[in-house]
This record gives sequence, C-alpha cells and structure tokens, in this order.
Amino acid sequence: MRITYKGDYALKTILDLALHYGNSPITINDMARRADIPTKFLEQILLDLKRGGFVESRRGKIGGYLLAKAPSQIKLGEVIRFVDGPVEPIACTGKKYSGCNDVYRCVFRKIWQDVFLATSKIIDSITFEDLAKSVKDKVPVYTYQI
Amino acid sequence: MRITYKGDYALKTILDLALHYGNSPITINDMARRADIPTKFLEQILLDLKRGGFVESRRGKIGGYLLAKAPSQIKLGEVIRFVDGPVEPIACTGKKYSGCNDVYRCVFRKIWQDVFLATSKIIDSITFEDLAKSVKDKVPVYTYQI
DNA sequence: GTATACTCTACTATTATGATAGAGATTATA
DNA sequence: TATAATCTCTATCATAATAGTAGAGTATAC
Repeated sequence: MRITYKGDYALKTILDLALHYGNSPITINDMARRADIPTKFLEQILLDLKRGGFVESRRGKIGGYLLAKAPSQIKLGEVIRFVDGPVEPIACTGKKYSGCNDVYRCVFRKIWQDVFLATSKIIDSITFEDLAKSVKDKVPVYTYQI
Repeated sequence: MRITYKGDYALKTILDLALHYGNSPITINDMARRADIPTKFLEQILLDLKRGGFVESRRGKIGGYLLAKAPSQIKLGEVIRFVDGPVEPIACTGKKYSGCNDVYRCVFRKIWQDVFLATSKIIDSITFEDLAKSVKDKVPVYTYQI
C-alpha cells in the first residue's frame, strides 16, 4: 500500500468533515486553508470523493461540502482503496501474474497476500468516527493489535 | 509497501541464486531466460544488488553471479527495502511530515506506523533459505500468522 | 442581479519506472 | 597470445503516474 499526497489530502479532508458532521456545509477554501492543501487541487479531490459517494455538495451561497454518510459508516480502508487503489503490494493481475505458471511466483504470492491481509485488517477496522473521536479526545486511535 | 517490476525481478533472481547456492556461478542470460526478464534490465538489477552486497560476480568465461552470503542470512525485507525503498505506506519525512504540527497528522501517523510494523513482521521473518526450501518442497512458505 | 461557491475540461511540469544501447574491462582456455 | 564469453559502466529513451494549475461554466441564497 502506498499513500499519495492526493490520498493523504483526501483522508485529512474527510476527517475534517467528520469533525464537523451534523453542522452546515464547509467550503473548499476553509478545508484547504486548515489542512494546507492547494485549493485547486482539493477541488479535484473533492469531486472525486463525491463520485465515490463519500461526500455531497451544496452550491451557491452557504454552499460547501458535507459527508454523504455518518462517519461511523466510512471505513478508512474504503477511502484509501478508492483514492489510491488496491492495497496489495504488487499488481497480481495482468499478463505478468495471470497464473501460477512458475513456482517462484507462487512462493511470493502467498507473502503478498499475507501483507495484504494484515494491512486490510488494520485499515478496515477503523472508521472516521473512531478517527474523529481520537482527535477530540486527543488520544491515539485504537488499531488492531498483533 | 509497493513492489515494482524491478523489485519483483530482484527477488526472483535472488531466489534463483539461492536455489543454486554452493554451485558454480550463474550467468545473467540463464537467469533472465528462466525468469523471463529482459537481459539488459537484469544486468542493471544485478549491478544494483552487487552494490547492495547481496550478490557477487565473476567475470570472463565460467563467470556469472553468486550469492554474497548464505540464503539463511538474506531476509526478504532487506532486499525489498534496498530495491524498492521504505516499507512505510507514506513518506513520513520531509517538510510535509516534519513534525506533529496538527492533530490530524498524528492520528494517521499511528496507523501508518502499525501497517509498517505488521508488514515488517512478515517480510523480516522470511529468509531466502525459507523461500528456497519452500520451492524445493513445493509447499507455501510459512509466514507470521495473525 | 450579484456575490459566492461548486463543476468541468483541459493543460502542464516533474519524477519514477521500465527499459535499451553500446563501448569497455576481465578472465579461462585453446 | 588470441578470442570468446561474461560482467561493467554511462547514457539515453519512452511511457505513465503524480501533483498540480487555469479558466470558463453552473447553481443558489439573498
């Protein structure tokens, strides 16, 4: 799994919205300023998140963005996968990995699968409600412990 | 963690060398053919692995590549980190992450740290001896189980 | 009707990735 | 010693991903 700037910004933005859940819409400008993200870049990211069903928007005066669902219904893993793609360490599809034609491939594939599972277990067990609570209470978020 | 083609090829190549550990050197051509890697690309990769201290070479006739240490002394994680860089899901260094200046950052940082630890636990517990044995015995490699 | 705020398409710059090319250096051995 | 086999090194190139920027357009509250 690799988190890009875009992904990082998306996560911060959804957390911002989660912290204001239930209130009036928040403008792109406000969020961009708070998280120090270029406004025009954040515009693109929010349009993407809207297409993904994570946020909704209101145009015009008193417009802005809102979460499309409750923070408790948005898993961290969902957002990561949507913005930055699959969590697997290597693309196991396509011609290079279309089958277990040689034994080397299979040996490593099992390992990538295990890394994938361990990662998923962490990011899919955390919701934005957890993250928002963690911020409000100023305590580290609880993650799946090995 | 993201494994590139270069990384994938490097791992396969070291496994190939591990399977022939103790024998005479293996040529780039042989390895490239067996793993279906472009020869010139594999040349670059092997030079890199040599600089990393993983392999050594013999020039001239009857030349080729050998492992620089026993397969049991080469961890999977070492090679991955050397070829494809840090295992962390996000670059937590540099100006963007130079300090815990805002609370959002810290919330996520804990999570990336946990993903990092879970991943490391898997890839650092496997050596190329384990992988070679796994190939020879035709059984999946044992990985750290959650 | 106008200011505010989202929407949409297109464009650009930089870097990483995945190679390829070709001349050079070293070594075994006939 | 000649030569074939093999690694070594520097440079170059093509494509895609990433990280933005630009600007005209649309909707809404007041």
